[in-house]
Amino acid sequence: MKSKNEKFNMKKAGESSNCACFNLRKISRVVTQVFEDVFRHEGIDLKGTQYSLLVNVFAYGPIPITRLSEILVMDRTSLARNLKPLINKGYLKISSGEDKRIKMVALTPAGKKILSYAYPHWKSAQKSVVKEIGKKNWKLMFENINSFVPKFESIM
Amino acid sequence: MKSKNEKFNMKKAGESSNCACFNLRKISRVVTQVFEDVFRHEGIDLKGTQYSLLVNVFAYGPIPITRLSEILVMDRTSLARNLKPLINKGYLKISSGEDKRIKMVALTPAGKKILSYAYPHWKSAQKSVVKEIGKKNWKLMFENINSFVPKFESIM
DNA sequence: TGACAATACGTGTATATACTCCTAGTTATA
DNA sequence: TATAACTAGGAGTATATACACGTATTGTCA
Repeated sequence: MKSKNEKFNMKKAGESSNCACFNLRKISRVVTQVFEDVFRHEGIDLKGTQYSLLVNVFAYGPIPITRLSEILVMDRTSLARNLKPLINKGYLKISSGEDKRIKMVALTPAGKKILSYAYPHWKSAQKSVVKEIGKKNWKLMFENINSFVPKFESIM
Repeated sequence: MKSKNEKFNMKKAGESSNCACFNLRKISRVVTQVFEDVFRHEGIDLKGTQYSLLVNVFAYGPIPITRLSEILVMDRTSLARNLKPLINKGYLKISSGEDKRIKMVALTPAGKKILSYAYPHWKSAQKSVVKEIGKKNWKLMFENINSFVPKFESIM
């Protein structure tokens, strides 16, 4: 197996600047900032991802953590750790059922309240991002995203 | 200012499932996995984001940390911390210049070597992701991303 | 029913990311 | 030139994310 292993050069660097991983992470950073700036400015005690976590628990909860992690296409242990701050803030609660292994996540009244309060501001941030990207472009991106990621039942 | 603050409901939840922040982070997670699976499988000691960091240091280095963070559209302190593991692995080195405040980042020979070795595997991961999304779709997404994020000089 | 497999979850560790506050060095200006 | 303003960075803290490994509970089947 003659490993060519040619030298890295500017041509390969230019090609690499197209990297899907890097570019998607980059726009994620920027878009996350937009949402968090709005929340911060409005005094809403939520990060960008936390809003969506609450929305999904609203839609699916009470739901086992692992089941929710599948829906969110997120590592189980990542989700569990992401839930922590929301539990501490009193927006979510955990309960056990028959099967003592399972932890069910559910929205608290405070969680529902902050969702009601955050929603119009989320919408405003969403609108501003979609406007910037272009409504048509975002629609296509959204479709691409959700045909790429593993599919589970959707809220819609 | 009569705050309506209407109750959160399933309609608003469905609307929120369109969230640009959440969906972009979601595909970022999945795509990052694809790249890291390939690197892991090939025994390449790099995370998905680390490859792109090295590429950018190759292209721009030696470069001050803050300047690089602007190019990458990344918080200065985030970048500084992301560089740490790459410095520890010996792929990057830091040096000070005239202005003693400035830390210059540069690629080491080991850094260039791992880039040479990783490149074909990066390319393979990239190809598989682009194929899955669709070449045309990715091209459009890439354009959308880079017209959305703040612009700086590009490698290309 | 007892052993083993499968399931659900937690913890330790590591990287990725950003904000706030602090320090040191450099530049501008009174 | 003394001092104020600015610039580059670091450290503390917090969330986001995933992997490897370990524990407890439940299910299965000989």
